[in-house]
Amino acid sequence: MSFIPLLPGSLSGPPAERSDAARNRERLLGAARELIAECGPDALTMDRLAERAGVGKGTVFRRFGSRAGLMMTLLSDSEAAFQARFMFGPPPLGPGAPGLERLIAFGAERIAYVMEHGDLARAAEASARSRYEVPAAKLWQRHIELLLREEGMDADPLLMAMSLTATLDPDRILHAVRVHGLAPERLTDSWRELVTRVVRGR
Amino acid sequence: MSFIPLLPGSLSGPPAERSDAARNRERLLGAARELIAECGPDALTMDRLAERAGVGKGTVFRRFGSRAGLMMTLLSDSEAAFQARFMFGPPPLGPGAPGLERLIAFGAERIAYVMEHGDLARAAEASARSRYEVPAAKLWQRHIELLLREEGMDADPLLMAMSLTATLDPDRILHAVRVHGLAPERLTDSWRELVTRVVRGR
DNA sequence: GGACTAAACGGACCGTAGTCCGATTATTAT
DNA sequence: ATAATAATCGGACTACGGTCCGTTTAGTCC
Repeated sequence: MSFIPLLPGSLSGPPAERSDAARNRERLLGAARELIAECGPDALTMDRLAERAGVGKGTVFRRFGSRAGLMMTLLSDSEAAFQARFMFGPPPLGPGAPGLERLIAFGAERIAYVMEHGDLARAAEASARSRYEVPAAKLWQRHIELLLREEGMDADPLLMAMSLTATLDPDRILHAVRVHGLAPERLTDSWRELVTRVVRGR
Repeated sequence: MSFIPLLPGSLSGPPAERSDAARNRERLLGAARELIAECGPDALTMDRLAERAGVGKGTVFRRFGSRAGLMMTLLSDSEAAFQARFMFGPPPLGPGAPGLERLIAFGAERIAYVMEHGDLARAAEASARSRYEVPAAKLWQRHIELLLREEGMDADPLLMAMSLTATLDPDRILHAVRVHGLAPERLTDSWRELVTRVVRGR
């Protein structure tokens, strides 16, 4: 008996992962989480990961493309949760509150997110490509831009959003907190001041 | 006849480079400039450089410490010139103009600088260390902080300066111009808006 | 000039990210 | 069940940044 697709093939998405491929992906993700739990993300090398998962190195790269890709995969759950909260969640982060309130909340949540997943996020940003052109990054910036427009921003909302996004860069935030020893609350306060001034205009 | 120092030793600085070391440093810098002129900074590898300069690889690293260090050395002239201009040059970049004017000029000049030396600057920023902890970077940020204070900034000038500095990151600027195709003038305009709003306060 | 010392030299060596391709194996059609 | 096919697998290989250490050499003192 043969399988008759209910939808045209192209709508079913990619032709379904082979079972061994799926098994290896799970093994790899598990091994990666183990290694990170043991020694932190910086100590995770692709060779060690392959060995721990009992898999060839080529397999690791076919699955995730690059080290940054692997890190993004590991982050994708918490990342998706964050996205859901600022797009559909309760105010002030989600819709329902005024734009400025949402901007302030967005920065605060982002800073908290970096405090929790910062090392992983940094490792996921290896190349310049994977820093700005990743869907998640484009989404944040677009979100900020939208909130700025909602607040009547007249001056180039796209570039203003870009500047505000730069402030929330994980690398910079982690450096400020870990090297300079600044308290995260201070960053949050400064973010509030910054967006308030930018939105209020001249 | 022996040399009698006019000043205590420690004031004469490091004990003078040996002649072969100086010769090799010049050779290496020349070769580096050649290679960069031919294929751009990204194609400069430390092995190729050593070979081109007719020198061992170890010598390259002893001279410059790292690839980023080499790039910084190559930038140091134009970097020093830039520093001199915003610290001692004519207004509005240099002292004499109001703080806001100087801030606006600073951003404009920095963007122009990145347009000219951006690839090199990016290559000089390889590690997180050499991104924020390098003397030049700390100087800019301190400069911006000072100008903010001069304009009566009440809200955490240090962190505001950090945010503004993030906007001028070479990586981000190059990405905006080269990938997104934004005109540098547009970045400059947006910078003016940004600092104006930040300084004017609420 | 010759001996001494500290600095500089050079290239073999290491760890890591990423590539490649012949061997292997899951899946499907017969 | 068997054969055909296409995806997957694995690990040797490359390129690169960076380190190490035995060897060479410039500068100094007699």
